[in-house]
Amino acid sequence: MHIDMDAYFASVEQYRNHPELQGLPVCVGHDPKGGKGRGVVRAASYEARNHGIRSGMPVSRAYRLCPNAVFVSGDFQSYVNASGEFMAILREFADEGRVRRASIDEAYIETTFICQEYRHPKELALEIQTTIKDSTKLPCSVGIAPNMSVAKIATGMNKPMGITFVPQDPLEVVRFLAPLQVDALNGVGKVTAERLQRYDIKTLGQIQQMSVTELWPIMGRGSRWLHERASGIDERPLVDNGPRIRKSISKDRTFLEDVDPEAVDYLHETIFKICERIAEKVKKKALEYRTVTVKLRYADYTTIQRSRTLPVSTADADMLRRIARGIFDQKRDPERAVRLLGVKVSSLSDNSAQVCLADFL
DNA sequence: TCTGGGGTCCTAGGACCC
DNA sequence: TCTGGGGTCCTAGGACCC
Repeated sequence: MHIDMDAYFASVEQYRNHPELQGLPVCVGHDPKGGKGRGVVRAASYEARNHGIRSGMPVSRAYRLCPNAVFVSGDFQSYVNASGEFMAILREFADEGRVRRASIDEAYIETTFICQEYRHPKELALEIQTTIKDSTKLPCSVGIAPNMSVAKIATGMNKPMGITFVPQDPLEVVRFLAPLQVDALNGVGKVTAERLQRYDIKTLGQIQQMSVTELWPIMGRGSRWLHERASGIDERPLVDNGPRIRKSISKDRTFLEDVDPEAVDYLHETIFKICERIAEKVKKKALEYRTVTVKLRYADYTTIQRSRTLPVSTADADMLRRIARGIFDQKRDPERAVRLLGVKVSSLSDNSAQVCLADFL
């Protein structure tokens, strides 16, 4: 089963943080600033979706579609907390140790054994859905299928508070997938969909009809993968993915208006502020970084990233500032206005062992 | 319509080493 | 003088996801 929370951030706001927002069009995301804001909508309640608002849409457009919508910036920690609550519920229903968290608001669970206690898998799905709703107040949808890839697609077919069942029979699976657009597959995005479109391939059914060899000139090494997934084949075992190991920490800032390249002091100041936030987080998580990356987006939206790797790991905040500024000064185009500045640290390592040792000594 | 912010994973080339 | 094969690390870019 694949479980996906419905309109997640918006639902947490409506059903947990601000019950007075129930029934209203709610957008979680950046401040639209009267239509001038530059961010996007991170989640839209179903009432907001009725106005045509979608997540990922620029807030300026969302504002035009529905100026009366309630725009909230959101409270990420409360989403993390709610996530922990429903993941714990999933753990109770899944086969022993078979919960795979896919993101803050979705997970896969293996239910092959537990399902034997029910007349139909849909009964179990309904019980999970009801338990989550009663206990966390949040709506979710469930997809049931023979593997993760198909289950995820199934979940999206029937939202919100839906349950979609795809039978085990491979012929049924193929029939279920055949009419769907190629980008229904997790892993096929805009670029791949357009590439396939150039060969007049639009549906998964068309891919099912081809051989891997025929697909090769279009997709190269990705041909086998695409052919299998389009045919409903996904042999990945559903295993618990354990605690999340963070590989990088980054922060970006898009300016309300593009910044003149002459305003170097202001740009430096922004980098410093971003570095400070990152250094705080690094320290809080007892991590050390070795690679620093600076991201620059110019007014025409072209984006570059330049990085530098240190010989040894450190958590030093001043070092981070100096390196980030150094990369910026060296690599930026001093002629072009800046739309976004970002800093990322990676090659992270845990320094808790050292902390423990220091405590011990 | 005008494009965020947080990530992960993959590829490919070059430097360098044995 | 012309030149191997394998491996690792670093950098940059890009696709993709929520």
